[in-house]
Amino acid sequence: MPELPEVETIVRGLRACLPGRRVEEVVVTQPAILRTPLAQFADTLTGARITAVTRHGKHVLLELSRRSRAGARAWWIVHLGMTGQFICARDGQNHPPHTHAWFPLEGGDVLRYTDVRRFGRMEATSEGAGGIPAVLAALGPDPLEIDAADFAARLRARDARVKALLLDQRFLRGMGNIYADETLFRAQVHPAAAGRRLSRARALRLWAAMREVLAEAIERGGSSISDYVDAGGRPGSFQDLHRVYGRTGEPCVTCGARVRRSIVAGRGSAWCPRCQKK
DNA sequence: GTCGATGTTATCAA
DNA sequence: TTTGATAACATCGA
Repeated sequence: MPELPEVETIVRGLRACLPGRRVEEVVVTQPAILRTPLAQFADTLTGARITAVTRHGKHVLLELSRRSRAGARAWWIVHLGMTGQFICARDGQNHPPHTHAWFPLEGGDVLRYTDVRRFGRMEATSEGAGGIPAVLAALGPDPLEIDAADFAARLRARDARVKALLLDQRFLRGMGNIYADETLFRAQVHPAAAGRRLSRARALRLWAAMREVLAEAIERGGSSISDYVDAGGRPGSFQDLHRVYGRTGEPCVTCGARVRRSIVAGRGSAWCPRCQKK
């Protein structure tokens, strides 16, 4: 659920409420969500001021005022997994079920982390040589930043299926199952087509479709299928514009053929058998 | 009650 | 290097 557009929407919401605020307290009731030992995590965050909130792929990056002895900036990195919610709430007392951590802020609000399936993770770390924490170094380029020629060249250098590549965070950071399927449909590319088998023109079309889908989804505040809400607890509306995802068996909006669903690269994939040829 | 599916990634084996 | 299978978890619906 929280793919690039959802995380971007959450980050924009957090930016309206977090920068400049100090973390007064760290409460973690489910330490398994942490990649950093609890004591170290709490030490890093407690009393620190949040100076900036950014997105890196599907990760939320909170820059902290604190610095390590070596002078490196500290970061709080959050990945929401499949069902994670990161909400800036007024009510610091009544937490919904599956709330595993919360962070009272100076001035009264509480930043709250809720995650039904507990696939999400958070950690406290410090910047690497490039200014961004080393844990994020292995991720590929951002789908909204990579240029068309570069994308086409990288795609066509690979034997793997396009769907697998779009979902591979080392190939591109931020795409997930919904936006991969919606991108492939708009570009009229079969999810199981091999990267190398795509013409340059089709690879470029895929790039354009990807940007278009992501931009529209961000504009609509993301897709709310089951759990996703933004930093204010509000759902997005891009699910109303899905053309294949969640429409299995329904007529293709372009040609009327029944939308199919099959497993490609281990992931459920929805596609139109008539519009999306290999 | 059981089974299978659900948006995530990490890990292991071939 | 790449790929596929599996596990982590809770919920929902058949």
